[in-house]
Amino acid sequence: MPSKVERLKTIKSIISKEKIETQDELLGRLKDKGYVVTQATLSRDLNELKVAKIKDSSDKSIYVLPEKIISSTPVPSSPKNALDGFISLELSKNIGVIKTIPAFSHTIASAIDYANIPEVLGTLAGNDIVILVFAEEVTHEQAIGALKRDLPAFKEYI
Amino acid sequence: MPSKVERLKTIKSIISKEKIETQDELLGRLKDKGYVVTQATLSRDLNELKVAKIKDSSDKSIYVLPEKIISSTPVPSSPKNALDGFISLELSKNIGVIKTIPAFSHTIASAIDYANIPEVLGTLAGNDIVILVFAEEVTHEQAIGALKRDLPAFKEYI
DNA sequence: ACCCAATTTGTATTTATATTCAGCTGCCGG
DNA sequence: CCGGCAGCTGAATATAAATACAAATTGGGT
Repeated sequence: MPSKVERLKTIKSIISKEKIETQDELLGRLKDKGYVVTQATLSRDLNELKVAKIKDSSDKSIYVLPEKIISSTPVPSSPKNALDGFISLELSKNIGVIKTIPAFSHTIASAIDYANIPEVLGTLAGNDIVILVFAEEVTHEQAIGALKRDLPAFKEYI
Repeated sequence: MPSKVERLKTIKSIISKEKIETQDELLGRLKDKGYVVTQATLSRDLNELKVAKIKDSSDKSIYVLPEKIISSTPVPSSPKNALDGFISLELSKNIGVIKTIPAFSHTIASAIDYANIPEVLGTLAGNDIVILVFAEEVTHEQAIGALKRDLPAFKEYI
C-alpha cells in the first residue's frame, strides 16, 4: 500500500482547500485524516510536491500548489537582439518615448519589462512607440544610466 | 531620502534577475549595491513585497516576485469584482501605473473609466499594465483618495 | 524465504526566517 | 522649542523548515 503516495495526495487536497501557514499545522490536519508523520517527513513531502509559500493579504504566509505559479525561474539575461527595431529614445519629465520600427514595439517593451529596472515603473507599447514611466525622483541621466545598466544592449543604441 | 523605497526596488530587481535562495544571500547582493541592512530588515522587506519562495527544478528554493504568481483565489468567469487581477499601483508625478495579471488590464481600466473620477483624465491599458493620467494639480495622496472614493473596491488593494 | 539495494522515515540538529523589544529619527501640534 | 507619535531599524531571540545520520521498511531477484 503506497502510503506515501496517498499522503501526498491528501497534502495537495488540504493545501488547496485550506490556508495552511506552517508545517506543524499541516501535520495536525494530516493526523486528523489518519496520517501520522513527523515534520521532517512533511518538509520532504512539500519539497517533492514543489509547494510554494506565498504571502496573501495580509501578513499571512500560506502554502500553495505549483499549479498556481507562472514562469518560475528567472533567466539571467535577455535575448541579445531584444532591441531590434529600436529607433530613438527621448525623455520628457518622467516619461520616456521610444520610437521603433512598426510592430517591434512589443518586443522592446517586454525586454524592458523583463529587465525589471527599478527606475522604470512600467511600459506601454503602441504600434511603433513604447512609453516608459520613470519613478518620480529619477533624472534623465539616471534614467539612461539605468537602461544601459540593466539592458546592456542599449549601449549600442543610445 | 527614501532609502527604504529604493532598497525595495533594488530587491525586486535582484530577485527578478538572479536565483536567490536565502535572505543572507540577498543580503550580500544588496551590500554589493550599497545597501547595508540586517536580515531582520530584509525579512520585513520581503514580507512587504509579498515575495514568495518557490521550489524550482530541482531542489533549490528561490524567491520570486508576486507578479509571477496567479492569485490563489480562482478568478470568477464574469468578474464580480472589477479589480480582479490587480497587482500593484505606483505613482510618478501625474502618472499612475497599475500592474495587473496579463489580460486583466482592460477590465480594470474600464472599471476606472466607468467610475468617472474627475481627478483621472484618462486611462490606457496594455497587456498587464494600466496607465492613468491624473489632472495636473492632483497630489499622490489626492489621487489615491479619489480612487478609493469613487471605486471602493480599491480599498482592499491599496 | 533470503539478501541486497533503494526508498522512506524519525531523531536530533542545523539552518533559515520571523518577531520581540528597544533605540533612533523625523515630523507634527501646541 | 518641546513632547509625543509614527515609521524604520538592529540585536537578540523565538519559531519554522531543512538536513545529516541511522534505523526501518519495501521490493525485487534468486
